[in-house]
Amino acid sequence: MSQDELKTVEEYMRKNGLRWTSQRRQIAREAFATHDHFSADDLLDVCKQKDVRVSRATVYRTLGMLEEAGFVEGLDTGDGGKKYEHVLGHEHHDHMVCTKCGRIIEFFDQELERRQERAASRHGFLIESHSLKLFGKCRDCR
Amino acid sequence: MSQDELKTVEEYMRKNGLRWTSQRRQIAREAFATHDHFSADDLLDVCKQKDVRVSRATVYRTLGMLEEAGFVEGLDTGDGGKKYEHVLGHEHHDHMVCTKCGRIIEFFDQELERRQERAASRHGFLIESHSLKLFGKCRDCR
DNA sequence: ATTGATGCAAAAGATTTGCAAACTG
DNA sequence: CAGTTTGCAAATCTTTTGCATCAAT
Repeated sequence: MSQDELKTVEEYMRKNGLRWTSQRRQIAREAFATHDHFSADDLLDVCKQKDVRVSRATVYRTLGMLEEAGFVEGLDTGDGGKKYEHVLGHEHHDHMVCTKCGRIIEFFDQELERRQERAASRHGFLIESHSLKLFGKCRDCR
Repeated sequence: MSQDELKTVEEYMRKNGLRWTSQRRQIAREAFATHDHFSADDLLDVCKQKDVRVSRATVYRTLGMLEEAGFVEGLDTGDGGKKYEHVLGHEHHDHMVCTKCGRIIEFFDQELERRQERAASRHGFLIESHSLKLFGKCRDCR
């Protein structure tokens, strides 16, 4: 279950003088419930279906907050949209996005990470985050 | 100069039954003139400053066209915007984006490319394009 | 002449923001 | 209670579109 994760978020909020409101709890709960990639609006829809009433603005605000705190990670889908995925219990990974069916495949390669760090330091650049996406056709669509 | 490049674009247009209009020429000319990354609106501004009259819509349409044809490449800046850079005579490279001053630094690492290919094939994924961006602080802003 | 291209302004899509009202600590 | 948050709707920002007019072939 996501009880522990929710506790962690609550703790974070409280420690930072942020309030643990019912909306924030609901949003965090949903964010951890899906093991999929979701947009702010996707999450809003799920809330509506469950008769949980939160405003669109709050979803955006809270998701932004959770992202900043590192509980979720946002990735631009390249079509002007943004998708989130929760991070707790996940190792860092990159993404392959199928340009036909929209499927998102996660992958990780330690050497990739290392080379990025190395490239950055060559330019005196300090990496805060990175985004590596491979666009193309997944096994089923190629 | 960019005469050859313009010729190449003109040729491409004609071969594809597209018309070589003064607007398209101007836009292509500007796109090749800057060796920087520019947004559609940046390019529009330059045109205005030079008293070259083109509409915003045409800039967007033409840039999209040039991108599809492979003359320019677009990259999402992560803040909802999109920047272009011309491609002719450029080798492929990735980007570091300074989150403070917006500066874009180009870099390339052959090994990075290889590992991406390898990761893709492990998942039966066929790469059509990729996007690797490092977000952080550049030398001057860190 | 045809048919594609342009410009304008309105539309769209995603996200943000101002502000009064509601709620948390 | 004081100070945050919320919800709403209006505002942004960037890009796209419909359509009448204009221009390239």
